[in-house]
Order: sequence, then C-alpha cells, then structure tokens
Amino acid sequence: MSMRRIAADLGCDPMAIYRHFPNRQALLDAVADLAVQEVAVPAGEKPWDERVRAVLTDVRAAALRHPGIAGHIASRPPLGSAGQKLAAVITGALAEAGLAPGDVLKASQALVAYSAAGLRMAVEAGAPDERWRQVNEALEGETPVVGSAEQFEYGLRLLLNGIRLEAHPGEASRTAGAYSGQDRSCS
Amino acid sequence: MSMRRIAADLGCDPMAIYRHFPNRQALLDAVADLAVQEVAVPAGEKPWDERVRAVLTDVRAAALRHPGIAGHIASRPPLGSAGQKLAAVITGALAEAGLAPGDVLKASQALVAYSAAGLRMAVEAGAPDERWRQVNEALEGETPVVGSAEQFEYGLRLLLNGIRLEAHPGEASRTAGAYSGQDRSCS
DNA sequence: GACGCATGTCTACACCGTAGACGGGGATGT
DNA sequence: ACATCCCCGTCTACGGTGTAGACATGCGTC
Repeated sequence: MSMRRIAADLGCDPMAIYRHFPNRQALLDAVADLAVQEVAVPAGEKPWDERVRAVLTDVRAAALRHPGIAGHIASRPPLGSAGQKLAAVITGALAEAGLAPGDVLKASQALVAYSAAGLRMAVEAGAPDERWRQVNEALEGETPVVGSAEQFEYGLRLLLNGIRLEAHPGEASRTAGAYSGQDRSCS
Repeated sequence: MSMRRIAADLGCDPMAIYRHFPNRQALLDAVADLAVQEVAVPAGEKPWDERVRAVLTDVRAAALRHPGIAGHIASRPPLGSAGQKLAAVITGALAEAGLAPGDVLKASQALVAYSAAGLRMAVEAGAPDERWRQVNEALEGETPVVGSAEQFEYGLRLLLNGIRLEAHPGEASRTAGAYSGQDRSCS
C-alpha cells in the first residue's frame, strides 16, 4: 500500500495523488471509511446487545473483505462519517442498556479497542510471520487460531456480559451464544 | 527506533547490530522482553482476578515506562520468556476461576488483545497526531482521554466481570472498583 | 607464527513519503 | 478571439528506511 504502488496501479505518477489527498494517511482514511460504509446500521428494534454485536462483527467482516485496508482500519479510531455513525449506534445501544451515562463512552471505547485488537490479530495472523507461527504452535492447535472469528466473538461476549452486569448488577445473564460465524471471506 | 539511530546512540555502525540480532524485529523483541521482565509475578495467594489485573496493569505500566518500545510490546504477542511466564499466570488464574478448560485460552487471549489495544491507544494518543486530537475533542473532554489508565481499567473490569459470569453463571458480581491509578509515569 | 572465527565498517540496493519546480490544457473573463 | 488563470499530472530530488555483501581487524587456539 505504498504511494508508488498505488500510483502504478492507477497508471499515474505518485505525486498526482497529492493533488487529491494531502498525504498518505488521508488517502487511507478515505479508503477505510469507504469500506466501513459497507456495513448496514442494525435495526433499532433489536435488543441492544445484538445491535452492538452486529455492528462490531460487521465492521470486522467488512474490513477483512478488504485485507489491504484492514490494518489501517484497525489502527485508527472510526473517524470517517460512516465510522462515526456506527459509533453512535453503539453508544446509543449502551445507553439503552442502562449503563450510567458516564460509563457509556468508556464501555464503547473498550468495545472498539477490543475489536480493533481482534481485527489486527486477524490481519497479522494472516501474514506469513515467523513469530505468529510460533504462537500458534505454542498453543498446539488445541484452540482456535489467534485472531480467528470464534476467538473474537468469545471476547466480545465476555465484554457484553460484563456490560450487562455493570448495568444491572445482580441479575443473571441471559445470553448463551451459538456463534453464527461466517467471517474471513476476503476478496 | 531505526537501526541507524540505535547504532548512532551505541556509537557504532548500523550493520554491527546485525552481528548480534538477525534483524530489527529480533532486536525489538529482545528489548521488549527486557521491559516485560520488570513486572513481578503476583503472589499466588491473591484471588485470581486480582492476579490477572495486577499482571496486565503492571505490563502496561512497564511498557509505558519505556515509551520507545511500548508500541512494539503492544503489537506483538508476549513471546519472550518473561512474557510467556506472565501468560502462564493469567491462564492459571483463569483456570482457577472456574472457566471451562476450552475457554481459558480464549479468555486469556481476549484479555491480552484488549490490553494490547489499550496500550497502543495510550502510545498513539501520546504522539502528536491530528486524528487523535480530533477524537479527543469530539469527546468534548467530558470523559477520560482515549488511552488513559482509567479507561483501560474500566474495560478490564468489564472483561473480568464477563469472565466471572462465564465461570459461575447466575452469581452476582463481587467486584466494585476503586481504581488505584498510578500509571503513565514514563521515563 | 599461522590459522579461523567473531566482530565492526563501508558501500550499495531497493524501497519509502513527499517537497518544489515545471508544463500543458481547459475553463473563464474581456 | 484572445489573454489569463488555475487545476492537475510529471519530473527531479531529498532524506529516510532495512539490510545484503564484501572487506578489514583483532583475538584465541593449535
């Protein structure tokens, strides 16, 4: 994803890109937001946790559908218009969940941070890297590969359960997760 | 942290480093493990969640004490000998918590992933970056800055509560967190 | 004294992001 | 119709990156 390679694919001079974007970051941010735009805003009737889950897994799936930009999406806060719209969905859902107003942003950032990390793992685990090979063989294959969708969804469930508990202390959880688990369909 | 700068600080030729480390990654991995070695293994008598919390916040603090290597620590699984020892502490604590054996690794990876993301945020929020400035001003200062220690501990509590719930469904949580919150003391 | 090995140095390669100068072509104003 | 200007692509160049490969130097061992 270097400027020179992009320009070569575009069939133009590298510097031509700078007539349209001030720098590389801005270009990647724009492309990232284009990818994030692909995810649909979940319907408001669904329960709050299902909405949060849907947004985060969909963003993950959309990012992995475009491996070239996935790393950049993972390393940036969702700043584009599409990203901010989805962030608003999450904070809205968390407020609806009954979280204290001061905790809504903290919880949403925890969710975003965790998702970014999961996405990053997925991207890096896909790259042929000696270190990650070591990790996976250290785990002896007894569990899902680092960065797998199943791994991601498990941690997400932990966070959502934690949020539920934070919102309504003392109540039992009502989720039991049968993962859907279509993911990793890169293009 | 480029090879040339390191060599300049060492007062030697950049290529001399390659006589001792096969490449840049290996050098940084070694330095990272050196930093991770600073954290003490928590005593086994403490409750499991306190041990997990101690390890993760201590690693975070140790990393932030060495800002130059913190980004690298955050972007890598804990592969060094020190890192693996701490990872074993976490998995041990999770097993002791009553988590299903198949879930121990998944939960520990979720914890590590979240911590890595938090550390990464802290590092990048410290760097003067136009985008992060936008994020923080979008939050209008009503909450802790992205990547703050308080933010990190909150998400960690969510995860631990989620784990507790996963281990013993139906029981009420027993944690209520008074943050200690000494962090961010970089050198 | 001769050898081998570990280590440091130098040069060079292929990249990277991007600043600044130059030039052409189309839209616009007169 | 002509002059003007601005948008945009191109070119060159700078300072940076990681690292391969050849060369030099020192030291321990036989």
